[in-house]
Amino acid sequence: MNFNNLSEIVPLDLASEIFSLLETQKFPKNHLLHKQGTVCKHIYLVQKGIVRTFFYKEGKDITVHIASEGELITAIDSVISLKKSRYNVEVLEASEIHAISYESLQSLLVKHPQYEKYMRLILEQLYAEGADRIEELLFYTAKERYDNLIKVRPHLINRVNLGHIASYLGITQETLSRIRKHP
Amino acid sequence: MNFNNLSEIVPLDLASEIFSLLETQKFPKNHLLHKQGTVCKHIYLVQKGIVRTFFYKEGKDITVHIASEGELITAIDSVISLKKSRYNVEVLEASEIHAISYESLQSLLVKHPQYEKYMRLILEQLYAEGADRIEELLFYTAKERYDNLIKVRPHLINRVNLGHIASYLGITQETLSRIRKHP
DNA sequence: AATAATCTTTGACAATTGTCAAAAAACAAA
DNA sequence: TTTGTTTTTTGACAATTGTCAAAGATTATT
Repeated sequence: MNFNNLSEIVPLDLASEIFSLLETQKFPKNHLLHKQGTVCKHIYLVQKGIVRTFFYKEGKDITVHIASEGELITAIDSVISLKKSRYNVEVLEASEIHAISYESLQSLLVKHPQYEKYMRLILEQLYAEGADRIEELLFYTAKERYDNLIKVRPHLINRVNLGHIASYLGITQETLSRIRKHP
Repeated sequence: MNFNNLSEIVPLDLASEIFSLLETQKFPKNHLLHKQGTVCKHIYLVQKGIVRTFFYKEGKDITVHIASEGELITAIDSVISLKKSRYNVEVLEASEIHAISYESLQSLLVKHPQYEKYMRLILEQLYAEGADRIEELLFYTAKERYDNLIKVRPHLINRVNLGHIASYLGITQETLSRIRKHP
């Protein structure tokens, strides 16, 4: 789901309310927007650049999610539940990021319940997208998943390290290197 | 997420409104609640029994989702988008199923916008659960995923065919048979 | 109980992917 | 440019998982 044009997704008055809640900031490459072990209070919208969530499994750096222009990203294991997060949220290239605190978003919805509907619609979309990724991971080979990534999000290929893309696809860097050698 | 006690999740008046929309019916083993290639108009809540969604990939029957008592299931690739579904929704044992048409749920929300909030909260939960499954599929071995299934949903083990559980975990039936032989 | 149908396990082997180590290539900083 | 750092590729080998076929075990039907 792409939020580049928020005002095409929600009514204008809601879009401008949301914009007033955004804190926009530039961050250098490798900056951590959120650190594991803490509760994540923000949702990030990428204006320019690329951001990923990752965590460590047995010492290995594993990418869970990648967001580029117009996409949302956060420590999803924390922001709703308020539990401590296992994830880090890292800026991969010099980026401009809109942050919105989840709390202020909730206050907005309390103040204007007529906006709840749009939040629900957005969540329905995101849920369906998540279901798609589950299906892809379960039932497609590493090569099929890589080919699909090239098709659906080609801009990521040359901007994100191979190692990050590999773990995002659920394979090792070496395997991905070999996959793309034999097209 | 478990909807056994709907009235603990949403206010009583909403719970009773929802109950009035439910069409409850018993179905025999192997009954198809929904057939692939058609648009899915209902969400199903399992009162008693087990239901799965599956599709065919290269002739093979692949289980995408399994729901037992208190859980929701539907053809998620269709019910929101209204596209034709790739999934079948099948009753695995004689079951009692509540069906709610997605349209009537939407009408309910139009009539009582104060309920939107609860729909959003439910979707947030479901979304976070989906993110968990993605992480599990990406970064855990077949054995870890099976051990986790035993821990989290032990009641499925002896009620669902090994082949269905295997494809739900993303592995073949033979591999799962071997995994559980060596604990 | 006997028979048929379905489900699960096993064996032999193939294909895919992972691991570790090192070389090559690309990128960044002085 | 030169040097140092990071990223990507490659090779050799190991581990995991898949495929196909057949045998057992279980469940359902007559």
